[in-house]
Amino acid sequence: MTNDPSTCSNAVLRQAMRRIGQLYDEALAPSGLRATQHGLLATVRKMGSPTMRELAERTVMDLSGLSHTLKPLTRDGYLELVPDPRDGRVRRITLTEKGEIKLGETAKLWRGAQDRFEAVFGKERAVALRSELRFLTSPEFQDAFNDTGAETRTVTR
Amino acid sequence: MTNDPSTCSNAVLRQAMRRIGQLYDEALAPSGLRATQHGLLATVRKMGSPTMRELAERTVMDLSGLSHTLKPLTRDGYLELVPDPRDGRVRRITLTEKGEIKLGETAKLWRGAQDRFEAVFGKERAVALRSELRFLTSPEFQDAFNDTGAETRTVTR
DNA sequence: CTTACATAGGTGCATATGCAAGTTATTGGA
DNA sequence: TCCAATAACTTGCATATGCACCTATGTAAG
Repeated sequence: MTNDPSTCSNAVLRQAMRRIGQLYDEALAPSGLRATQHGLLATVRKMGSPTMRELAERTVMDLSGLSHTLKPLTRDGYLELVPDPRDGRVRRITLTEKGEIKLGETAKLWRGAQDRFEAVFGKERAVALRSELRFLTSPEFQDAFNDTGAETRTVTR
Repeated sequence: MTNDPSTCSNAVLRQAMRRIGQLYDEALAPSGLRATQHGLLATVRKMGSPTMRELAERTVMDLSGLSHTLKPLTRDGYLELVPDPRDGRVRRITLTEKGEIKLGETAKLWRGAQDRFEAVFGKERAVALRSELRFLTSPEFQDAFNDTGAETRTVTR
């Protein structure tokens, strides 16, 4: 079968994401945060006070998707959207004190999952895998993908 | 920063999934199917008439999640849930004729995305990546992950 | 200034998924 | 035969996300 779904890069990626997501979610469960939420808070902390767009780009998310996803986090007081005084259109995302405290709580939990991941999968191997995955999210890859065989497709974007 | 979110295996996996999902979705758009839906239909065809549980395991999905995800596909007539005469609890998922026709339609589209993926990423490299991702979904990995450092955590499952 | 356009976000709608609970059908004993 | 433990689903609720569309704001031309 040339169209064997078991060779579909997208399907395999999704399956791995489901499993790993489950494992990280389970590890973070005691904190009440999902792995995705923890990732967002940690990324905001690292970036300072990014705008919606900046955070969306960094996380490879759709701007509107991010808008939805942030709702539970702002509702629970971990993040706040502050209007930028320079540009009335911009909202800067800031980590609240409650958010920082929560991140302090999750540090050990996340670290535990991360360490177990590397212990089981292998440190070097994990680094290599993340490197490959990061390449997939690079604009070079996206552009090359969209250009390849473009003649036979309708040009988008 | 030891807790740099850019090194989170889960986060990086999710980001890659979003991007690749977007690319495959775009490629399949003319058919009206999402990449996930196409994957499900193709998997059902390959498996014959799997039960919910069998399909859930194969796709690394939660049984209830699968139940939800199948709704649009049964609603649109691509799949049908047939009660198993042997066991009243079981529902066998069958691809309808409409589903087969649709899969015929998507064959070229999916193939195009898959080929472009391998052309850009590299055939060998793609095979290797999928192999690594498949390992992450294996029960061996899951068990090892859950056992590692289990002493310090509440035993689950 | 005023208009045309580009930017940053927000909303509605729809799919994708997982967990906790509830329902129904099986099955392994006592 | 009847019950307790299981197994296979379904449903309600909540988060995760993307697309199309709408609004407000900023900006470059005229």
